[in-house]
Amino acid sequence: MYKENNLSKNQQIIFDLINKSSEPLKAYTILFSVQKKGIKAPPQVYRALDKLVETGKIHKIESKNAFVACRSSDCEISKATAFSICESCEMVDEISDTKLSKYLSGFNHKKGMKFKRFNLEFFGICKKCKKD
Amino acid sequence: MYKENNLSKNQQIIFDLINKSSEPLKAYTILFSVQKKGIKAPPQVYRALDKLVETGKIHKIESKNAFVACRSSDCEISKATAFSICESCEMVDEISDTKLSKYLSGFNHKKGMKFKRFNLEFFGICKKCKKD
DNA sequence: TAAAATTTGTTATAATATAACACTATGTAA
DNA sequence: TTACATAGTGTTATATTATAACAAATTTTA
Repeated sequence: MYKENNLSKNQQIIFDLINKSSEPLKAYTILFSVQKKGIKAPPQVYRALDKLVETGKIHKIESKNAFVACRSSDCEISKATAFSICESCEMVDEISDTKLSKYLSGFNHKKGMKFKRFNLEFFGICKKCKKD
Repeated sequence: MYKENNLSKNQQIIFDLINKSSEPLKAYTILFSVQKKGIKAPPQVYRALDKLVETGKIHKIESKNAFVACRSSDCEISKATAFSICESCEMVDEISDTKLSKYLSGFNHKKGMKFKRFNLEFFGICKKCKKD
């Protein structure tokens, strides 16, 4: 039943839902949406989410406790993520900017810490909301 | 009783606690610590935390749901925050790097969004933990 | 000193996330 | 192909994080 090298049943259901969504989804929103598909309890959702984050298929927007599908082909397993977040409509956009990514990946702390990963969240008002 | 332009009683108690701490503190850890001082319920803690974040006296580490005192003199009211986080010992260090801060403050999204604020979290293993 | 804004105290509850256990499915390698 | 390890599932209960809503007191402002 499992597809080699691929997603399990619950992972696929939950990934599909997030992937189709135009906005970040929260764990319990996901739970309610997939109950008809047999996923009934929080741990089932959180386990799938954990795995999907781990493999870089989705990202967690930490400031919102919500999840988006990865849109960037070159974000190697979630090691370097950046998002733009509209504080009005809550829209989230993944930023794929090679220069930014390289700049930050090369950034290391003075105190001798070598970074393995970063997450960057920008906040503002998006174009669409500015017009209203 | 309130000091003009300054912190209220609960805000001061909670700020002092966070400021003295060498590690990020969580809301309920704070709550338990200040119960002897008369702060008994979650809303009292969260309200003080909200205000302290708003005024830039503390920052929230989003990936940990925890709070640290601001150590940076030039982080203008939390508009530009960056942290280094050790995944082993959980230590958090605020990064004050003028170049980094300028670089990111000037970064704007291609899709016409002008950013007002950002938060950057770096993850790795700190010097101390590497030795163990 | 009256009105506005902020802070406090309180109870209840909402929202987010994990522990622990029993079981099933899949991959791998003798 | 059997048996072992690894990963995934289902389930109940509970832990953790955060807010709503309301009444009252304090401080600031004009």
